[in-house]
Amino acid sequence: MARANEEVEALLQEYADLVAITGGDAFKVRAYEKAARAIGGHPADISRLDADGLRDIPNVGRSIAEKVIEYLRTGTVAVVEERRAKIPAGVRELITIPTLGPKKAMRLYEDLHISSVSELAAAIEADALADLKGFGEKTQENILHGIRLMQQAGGRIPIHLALDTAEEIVSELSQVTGCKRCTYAGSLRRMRETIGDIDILVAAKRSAPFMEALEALPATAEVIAHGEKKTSIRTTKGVQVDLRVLPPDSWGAGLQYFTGSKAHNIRTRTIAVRQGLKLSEYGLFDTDSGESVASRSEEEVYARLGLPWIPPTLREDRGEIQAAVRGELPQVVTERDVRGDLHTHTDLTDGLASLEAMVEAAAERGYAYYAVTDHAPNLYMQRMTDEKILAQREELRALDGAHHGMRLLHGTELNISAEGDVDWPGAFLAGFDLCVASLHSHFDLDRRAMTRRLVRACENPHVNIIGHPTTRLIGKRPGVDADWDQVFAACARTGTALEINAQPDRLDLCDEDILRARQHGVKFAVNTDAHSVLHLAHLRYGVGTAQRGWLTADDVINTWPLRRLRRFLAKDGSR
DNA sequence: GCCGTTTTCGGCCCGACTGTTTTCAGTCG
Repeated sequence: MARANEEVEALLQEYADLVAITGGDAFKVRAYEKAARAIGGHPADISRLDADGLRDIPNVGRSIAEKVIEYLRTGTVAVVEERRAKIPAGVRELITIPTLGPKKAMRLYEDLHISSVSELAAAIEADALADLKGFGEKTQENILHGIRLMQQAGGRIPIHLALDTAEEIVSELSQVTGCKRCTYAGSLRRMRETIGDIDILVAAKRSAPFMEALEALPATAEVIAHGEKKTSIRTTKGVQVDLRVLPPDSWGAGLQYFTGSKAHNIRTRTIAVRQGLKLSEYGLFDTDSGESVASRSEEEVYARLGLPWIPPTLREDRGEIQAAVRGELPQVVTERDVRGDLHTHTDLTDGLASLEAMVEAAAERGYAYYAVTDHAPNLYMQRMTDEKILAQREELRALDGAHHGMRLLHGTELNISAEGDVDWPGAFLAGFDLCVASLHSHFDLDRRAMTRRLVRACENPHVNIIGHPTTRLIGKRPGVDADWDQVFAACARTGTALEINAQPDRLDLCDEDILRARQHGVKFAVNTDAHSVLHLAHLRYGVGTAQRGWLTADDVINTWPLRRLRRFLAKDGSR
C-alpha cells in the first residue's frame, strides 16, 4: 500500500542502524542513511526504475541499487536479513530513545542482554546499570526521561502516517459496489497532531461487502473484531482501523458523531436535549414522537440544532459552540488560501532537490510566490558561505517569474544564538527578501535566558519569521522553556510572524500555542520547511493546525497578496 | 558505500555539548 520508496527508505535506514549498532564503518552508515533519505524524498516511484534509473538518484550507487532491486523482486535483502538475525529488533528500538545511540545500545545488549525499551527501563529501576561503563547517574536519568517522553505519545501515530493509511483505505472501499459515501472521521478529520486509531465511515445499505473488503486488504495484518455494524483491524504497521457502515440516511448524523470530539458531542447532545431532541449516530430525533428530524448531512443536523456547520478542526469544545451560537465562528484559513511557502530548502544545504526542481514543484502547486531559505553558516555542518548564498540569489533571480509567473523570494534560515544574535551582520541580511530565524542549539537555557534570546531575535529588524518556535519534536523532544506570552507580545510589537511549521513531526507552533499567540495579535506563516519536492504537500498539516488555532486567512501572512506581504517583510512600522 | 576525480583511491557534514573521561566517547543538529 505504501509507496515502494517509503518501504525502501525504511529498509535502508534499518540497515544503517544495524551497521551502526554492530560498530560498522561510520561512513558506510552515513552512506545508507543518505541513500535512504534520497529514495524517500525521490519524486518518482522507484518500483518502476531499473538499475540505471536508481543510480541516477543522488547517493545511490551500484551496491545500493542492487539491494533495492533485490528487495523489489523478492521482498527481502539477504544482507539485511543476516544483520537482523544477529541483532534483535528491540535493540534497534533502543536507539529511538533520545540521548541513546548505537554505541550505548550495543553495550546494553552485549553486557546485560537488554533488548527492549521496557527491559531497559526495568534494569534502570532495578539499578542494574551501576557497574556499566558510560552509564553514570545522569545518563540513566536522561534515558528514563527519554523513555517517559516516548511513552507519553502512548502508541499514538503521527498524523501523516494515519492520513496516508486512511486515504488508501477510503480509496479502496469507495470502489466497492453499493458504496454511497466513504470518508474518515475521528481525530484524523479534526487534524489532531497524533492519532490513536483511524475511523472510517461508509454509507451503504449492506455492510458485509465493506467488512470483507477491509479484511482482505493487503495491509491488514489482523482482524480484531468483526461484526455487522463495525469491524476493527490492525494494519501491518500496527495501526488500528475501525470501520462503521451506516444507513445512507444516517450519514450526516453518523459523520458528526464519529468525528467528535467527545467533549464537542456532549455539548451538541445537551443542546438537543434542551430542544426536546435526541442526537445519536443515527440521527436527530424528536424525543416524544421518536421521529427523525435531521440525519442526512452534517449541515442539516447542525442547522436543526440552530447552529451553522462547524469545521471539524474546531470541534474540541474550546468555545466553538458558543461562537457558533453568536454567529462568530472564524472563517478558518484553508489550503486554497495559501499563496506561497516561505520556508523551504534546496540541495545547497540539506535539501534533496535542486533550486530549479523545488521552484518547478512549487509552481505546479499554483503558488503566486515562493521563498527559498537555505541554512545560514552557523549551522556548521551545512557549510554555507557568503559566496554560495549570493550565487544562489543570482540563480534564483534568473528563475523569477519563469514558472507561471510565480515570484521568487530569496531568504535564509538563520540560527538564533544563545544570546539572540543571528548569523550575518545587518548589512548582509538586508540583501534578503525575508529571513526566518530558528533555534538549532542551546535548547536547555533557563526560561529567562530563553525568553530574552527569542525576544532579541524578534527585535532584529531583518528577522521576519521565527521558525518552528518551540523546536519540539512530537514524541521525542519537548519544546524549549520560555515565557511565551512575552515572546508573543514581542512578535506582535515588532511585526515578526510566528511559524506554523507543517512538518508532521513538528507542527510547531501547536494549536494551543496558536490560540494564545493570537490573543496578542501575532501574525503567522504556515510553512512546510520542505527538504524535498514531496514535502511541499505537507502544507495540509500546517493548515489543519492553523485551523485548530482558529486562524483566518487574514492572520496568515502567506495568504496575502505579494504586495501586502512585502510591506510586512519590510518590518519598518509603516504598515 | 558514494562520489569525483589530480579516474580506482581518499575524502566524506563540522562543531558543540554532555557526562564522565582524567583526555575523550557518544550523541545531536
